[in-house]
Amino acid sequence: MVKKRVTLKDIAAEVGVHVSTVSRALDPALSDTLTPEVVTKIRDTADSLGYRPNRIAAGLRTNRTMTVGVMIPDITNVIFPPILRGIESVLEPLGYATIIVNTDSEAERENRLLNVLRDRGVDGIIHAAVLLSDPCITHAAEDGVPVVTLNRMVENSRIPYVINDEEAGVRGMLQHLIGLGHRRIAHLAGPQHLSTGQLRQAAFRKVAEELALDLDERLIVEASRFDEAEGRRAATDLLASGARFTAILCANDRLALGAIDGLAAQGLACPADVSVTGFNDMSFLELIRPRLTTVRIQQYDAGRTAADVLLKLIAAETGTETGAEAPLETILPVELVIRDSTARCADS
Amino acid sequence: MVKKRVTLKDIAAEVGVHVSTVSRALDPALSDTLTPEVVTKIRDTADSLGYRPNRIAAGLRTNRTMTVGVMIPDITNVIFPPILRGIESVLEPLGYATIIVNTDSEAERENRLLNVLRDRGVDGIIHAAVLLSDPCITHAAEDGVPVVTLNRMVENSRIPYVINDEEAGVRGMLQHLIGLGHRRIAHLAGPQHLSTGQLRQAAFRKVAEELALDLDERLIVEASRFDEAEGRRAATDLLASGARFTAILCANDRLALGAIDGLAAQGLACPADVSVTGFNDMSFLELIRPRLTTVRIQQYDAGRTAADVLLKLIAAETGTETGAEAPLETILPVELVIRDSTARCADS
DNA sequence: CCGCTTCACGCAAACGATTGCGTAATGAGG
DNA sequence: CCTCATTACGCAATCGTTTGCGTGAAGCGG
Repeated sequence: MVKKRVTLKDIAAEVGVHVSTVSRALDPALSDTLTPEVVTKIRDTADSLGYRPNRIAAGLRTNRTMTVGVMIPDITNVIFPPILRGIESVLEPLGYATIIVNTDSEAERENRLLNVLRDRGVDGIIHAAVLLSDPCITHAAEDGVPVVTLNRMVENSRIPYVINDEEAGVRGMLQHLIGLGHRRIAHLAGPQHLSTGQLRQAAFRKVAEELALDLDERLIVEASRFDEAEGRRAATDLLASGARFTAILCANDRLALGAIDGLAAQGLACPADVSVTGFNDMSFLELIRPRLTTVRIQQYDAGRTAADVLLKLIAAETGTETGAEAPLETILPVELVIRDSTARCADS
Repeated sequence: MVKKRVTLKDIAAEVGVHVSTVSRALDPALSDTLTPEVVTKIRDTADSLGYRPNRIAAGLRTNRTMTVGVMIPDITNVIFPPILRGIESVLEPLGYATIIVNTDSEAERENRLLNVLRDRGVDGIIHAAVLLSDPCITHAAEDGVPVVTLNRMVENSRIPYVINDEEAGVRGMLQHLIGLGHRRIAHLAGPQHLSTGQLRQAAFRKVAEELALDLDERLIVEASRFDEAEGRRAATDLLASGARFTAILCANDRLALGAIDGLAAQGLACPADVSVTGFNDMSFLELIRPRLTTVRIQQYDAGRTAADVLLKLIAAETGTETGAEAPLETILPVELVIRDSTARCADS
């Protein structure tokens, strides 16, 4: 039933040469040490027999599997699929396969899945975490496995990271709101144990001061999750605090959608009464009314870039000195997307 | 720099036994052929040294890699991530890793990626295609690679498939609409080269006849893609045809959203003037107004089921006769989700 | 005390590809 | 005609595990 795979030995027997000769003939880098006739003869019979190299066997010998691991919190989170396609767009044409694992942001799972990847001898790992603390990936890096992190950095390590320019996004958004006459701007922050939640709040505080906004502590509320329910809850709390505001800069799109809902429940319309902004520009956002003004994160490009960096690390690891060193830090630009959820401040 | 991995040989040297003994001690199925003391001694030093089995080497010997391939058209299509989590929920606890590839529904890519999977010796493949015709996966199946298809079946083959009960979904939806007094119901069909597009249209025709609806050919229009723009276009065409209708059953959610938009552009409100229904119940749907009445496909369960079937195939392949034969056909139930886009027929 | 079985472990050959090294054969130069 | 370099390929070890088979020792019954 199970057809046996064609191996180098089969080709060698067919052509009448040694398997090592076949191996060399099939390797473009080595085939020029052989007689051209032999090479063509071998190659012809190779694909007439339908030969496919066994990467398992090659991997055992060479310690390279042409497989990389990608660790993400949860593939059903809409921000990750574009990242994965970006990674794939770089790696797949080079013959790499990617093993994707979902950590659910649980340390125990992360450890287990890291082993799943290492046991399979992946050539490198792209780690798109959201938690601020997860030490186990550093172990892998210390053991010599090429690692790149995405969306966050590991402090005090030499692990290259690719992040988005969150601060530029916050700045652009605040400038946009100020341009519309808003002065009292609230921040609906994300969970502070997540890197984006923390980074964006820090950026908000910094830029708000820079731009000389009235920074009232009551205007900063934290959500405990990045979802609509928490957005609604936080917006309601914000109103209950009694602090005046005419706009809310939310740490992500889902919080913003929930906030708009919460405001509506209290009789406040967006954008007529309050302007609300999101972050990420997730898919399907343009179908939801009011169409959200947000900061577009280039997820696809982030994936591409992370893959590029990883390739450089792998090249360095294998001694293939290409000259191009892997950059420790890559900060990707973000883009302001102005839609319908922001309007001129009614109070001004 | 690169820390050498601990191998069986290292453990053997440490304990003072042969590597084969170590191999057996570490295999729960074989460890009872050894002296208990030796087994514990070996296991203790194994994890004191931090031993991790090299699956590459084991795979070369055993032809099992504990890795499965998953082929999908496009991970950024929101229906696939839940499927993948479903697959993972079954396979990951058993120690399997999954290599996910995106075919973009291109035959050439599919062929290439199939080789990527086979070269890495995957133990099985789950193939979640949408195209009606893609022969290359059958080659793999014929070569003895366990294959399960999801969302579609390959005719005239022994390849097990897992599909959703599209017909029950269409029937439930039509009965719902009829219950609301609708009689002239249009069908906005999906692309007919895609399995769901074709299956749902066939079901619509069959059930409409069953339920004695006025089946006007002008009431069936086909979209060339599953997106909002085509939904809008098709709805506009439907109106232009002059055929009367009070409801539209759409072949998927995105078409329905586009259709509602197209109707609105012509001054027709949903559900006041026309009821519109979707299919799939994709994520974020409940955030879009009007909240769409739709048929929920259990994507997660579909993934789980496909993985279960694949495991049975793999068990059969390896001679591990567990008694449970892999079913050729699995039809999963669907669920009617009634929201706000359907209302009592105004004409009745 | 001998011969048998049983037990517990070692030996070595796979698995398929890669690669350093060895070595025939060829050619050229003196 | 001999020497030596070069070319073109073969030999065999290697990667880490698995596994059929062999074997020494222990145990046991007669």
